[in-house]
Amino acid sequence: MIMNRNKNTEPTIHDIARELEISASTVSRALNDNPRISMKTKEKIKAVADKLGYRPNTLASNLRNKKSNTIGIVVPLINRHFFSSVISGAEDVAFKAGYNVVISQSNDLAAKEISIVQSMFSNRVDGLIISIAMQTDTFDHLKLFSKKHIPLVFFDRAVPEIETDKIVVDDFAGAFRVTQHLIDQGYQRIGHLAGPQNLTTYLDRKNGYMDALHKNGIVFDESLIIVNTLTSEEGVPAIQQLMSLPNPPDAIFCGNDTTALSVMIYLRNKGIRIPEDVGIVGFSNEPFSKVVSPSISTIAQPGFEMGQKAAELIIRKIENKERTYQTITLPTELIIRESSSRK
Amino acid sequence: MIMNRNKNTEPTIHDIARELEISASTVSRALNDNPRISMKTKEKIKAVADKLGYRPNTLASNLRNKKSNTIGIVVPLINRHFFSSVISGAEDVAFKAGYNVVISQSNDLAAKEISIVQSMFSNRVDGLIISIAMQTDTFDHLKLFSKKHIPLVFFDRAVPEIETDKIVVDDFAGAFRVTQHLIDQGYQRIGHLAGPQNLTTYLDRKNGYMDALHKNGIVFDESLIIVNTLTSEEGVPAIQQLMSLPNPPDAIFCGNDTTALSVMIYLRNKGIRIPEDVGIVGFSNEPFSKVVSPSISTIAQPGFEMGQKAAELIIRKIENKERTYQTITLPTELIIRESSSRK
DNA sequence: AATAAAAATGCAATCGATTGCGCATTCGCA
DNA sequence: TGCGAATGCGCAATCGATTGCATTTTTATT
Repeated sequence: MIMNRNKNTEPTIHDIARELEISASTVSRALNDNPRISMKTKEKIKAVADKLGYRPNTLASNLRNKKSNTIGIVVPLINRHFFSSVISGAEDVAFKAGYNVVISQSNDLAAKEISIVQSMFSNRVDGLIISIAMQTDTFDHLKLFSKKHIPLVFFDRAVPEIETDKIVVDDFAGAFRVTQHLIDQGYQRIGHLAGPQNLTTYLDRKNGYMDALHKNGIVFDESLIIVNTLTSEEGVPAIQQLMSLPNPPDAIFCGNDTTALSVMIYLRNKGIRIPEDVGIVGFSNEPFSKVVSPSISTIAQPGFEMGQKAAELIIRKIENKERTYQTITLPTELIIRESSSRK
Repeated sequence: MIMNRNKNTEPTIHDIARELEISASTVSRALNDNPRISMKTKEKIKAVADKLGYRPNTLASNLRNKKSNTIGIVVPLINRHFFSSVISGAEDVAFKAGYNVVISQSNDLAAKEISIVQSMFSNRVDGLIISIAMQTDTFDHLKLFSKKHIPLVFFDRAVPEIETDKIVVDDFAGAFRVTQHLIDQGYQRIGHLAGPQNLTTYLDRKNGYMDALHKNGIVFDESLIIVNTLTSEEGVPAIQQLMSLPNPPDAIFCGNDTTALSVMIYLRNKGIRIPEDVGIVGFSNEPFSKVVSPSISTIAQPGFEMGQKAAELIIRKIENKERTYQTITLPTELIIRESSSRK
C-alpha cells in the first residue's frame, strides 16, 4: 500500500524508511546509534532525517518504553521565593540529565494536592518531588507512589508516616541557634510565633526554640507561643496578643520572615524600637529580609541546593532503582542582622 | 491467548475488559462517558475500574490523540519574582483547564533556550509560552512552532519578527509615567540605567523616558544613559560613572528595581540623601521595593495576571485553532513611594 | 410474528517508536 | 572452494487508548 507522504503531518521514522526503501526498525536503530547498524546506513538515515526535519515523537517513545523522562514537582505556591528556588535548582539538574519537569502548585489545599498528584500519576511521571500542603492530613495519594515503587522525594515539608527519601533542613538546629542568639544578646523573655504544628518543619522549629530555652535555664511560658499560618495578616493580631500580656516578651522568634516583617512594622508604628526594646528574628532568609530596615536576622535555607539535591536523588532512584531510603538534612545558616543586634 | 493478569504492572482497559468479558472499546467508551454505552454497562465498568485501581495511561491517550495536554513555559530564570508569578498564574489557569505545565529556564542563554524549545517540540507540547533570553538573537527554533501552527505566545519579552500572540506590559507608558513623575517632583537632570536594547521591553522603557523628557522640553543628554544588564553588581560602576560626571544627575530612572536598590545603597554609603539629593525610581515592583527604606517608587507589572492571560490565550488557540494573532498590552501601575517623593 | 429501526457493543486499525527473533548476506580461514 | 561465524537488516508484536465501521441485540411498530 502506498501511503500519502505529504499530509500536513510530522515526519516519522516510517517516512524516512520509505524514502530509503529500508525498514523502520533500521531507522530507529540508526537514530539511536545501535551498533547493529553499519556506519554507512546510519549516515544515509541521518541525512534524510535532517532533510525531512524529523523530530522524534517523544510521546510514542515514552509509551513504548514505559518511561516519560519527566519529573513532577508539587509545591504549595510557585510564586514564593523559597519554592521557586527549589524548582530552579531541580530544573537545572533535571534538564542536564535529560528530564522534563512538570510543576503544579497546591495552594496549600489538600484537595488540589490530591488532584495534582493523581494527575501526575496518570501522566506516568518517573518520579515525584513534593513539599506537602499545610492542609494535607491524609496521605493515600502519596502512598500510591511509594506502593508502586515510583520514586518519591519529600523536601522541606515531609510526611513522617511515609518511608521514602527526604531532603530537609535542620529546622530544629536552626531554631535552636537563632534562639540561642537572642539569649546571647541579652533578651530574657522570648516569644514564638509558630506555624501549623502538623508540619514537622514548624514543629521542629518550636522544639528547637524550647530546647534552647531549656538549655539556658529559662522557664518556658506557654502564653508566649502563638500558632497561626504565619501570614502577614495573621502577624498583627498575634503580636497584639503577645504585647498585651501582663508581662510581654522582649524578643520574638518568628516562624518565618513574612510574619517577622509584619511584626516589625506593627511594633515600629507603636513606637517600639527594634532591636533596642524588642528583638526580632525570622526564618528562611527571604530576599527582603536583607534589605528592610532594620534588616532581619534569620536562618538561611539553601533552596536552590535543596532542589538540586532532590533532583539528583530522584534521578538516581529512577535510574538505579535503589531500594534504600535516605534523609538528607541540609545545614542552615544563622544570619545575624540588625533586628536582633543590640550589643 | 490467555494473558497473565497478575504481572507487576498497572491495570489497563484490557484488564477491565477481560474481567467483564467485554471489549476494550466498550471500556474506553464507558470511561469517557460516551453516550453509545448504556448506563448499566458504564456502572459495571466503573466499578471494576475502581476495584482494580485503574488509572488511565495518559501517555497512550496522548499518542493516539496527538495531543499532550501540556503547555510548555520557558523563562529566563524560574527563581525570579516576576517570572515565578507569571508561572504561578499560568499554572492556575492551565490546571483548571486540564493542562499540565512543563517549565524550563534558559538562564538567559541562547543555546539553552534553543535546546529547551526543541525538546519541548519533541515532547509535543500543545503550546508554548515563552519570554526569550536576553542573549537570544536568532529565532529559527521559535519559527518552528509558528510554522507548524503550534500555538506560541510571547510574554514580556517578545520577538517583533515573529507574528504571533503576545502579552506585554506597556513599558513605554510605564517609563513615561515614572519619568514624568520625577519631573513633577522637581527633578531636573534625570539619568537612566537601561537594559539590553535588543529586548523591546528595555528599548521601550528608554524611549518612554526620552519621550517624557522631550514632552517636558528637557534636552536629552546621551551621557546620562548607561546600558548594562541591570544586575546588582553592574549597578555600582554605572552609578559611579553617572555621579562623576561634571554635571551629575539629580534623579535616576533605573531599568529595574534590583539595580535601583544597588544604586540606592551606593548613594547612601556616599552620604547622598534619597530622595532629597537624588531621586530614584525602579521598574517591576519587586517585593523588596516596598519594604526597603527608603521604599522604592516603581512600576508594577501584573505578573500573575500575565500568566493567567497567557494561559487563557494559548488554550483558546489550542482548542479553537483561531488563526488571528493579538497583542495584549496590560496596563502598568505607577507606585509612588519614598525614594522619589521630595515634595 | 415479522420486520424495520434503534441501541449497544465488538473488530481491527491506528498513533510512532522499540525490540526479540530470525533471515540473508558477507567474511574468514582452512 | 566450502562452511561456520559475523554482520546487517527486516518482520511483526508491543506499549495502552481511541474510533470508524460492522455486527449483534433490543425495542418498536404493524
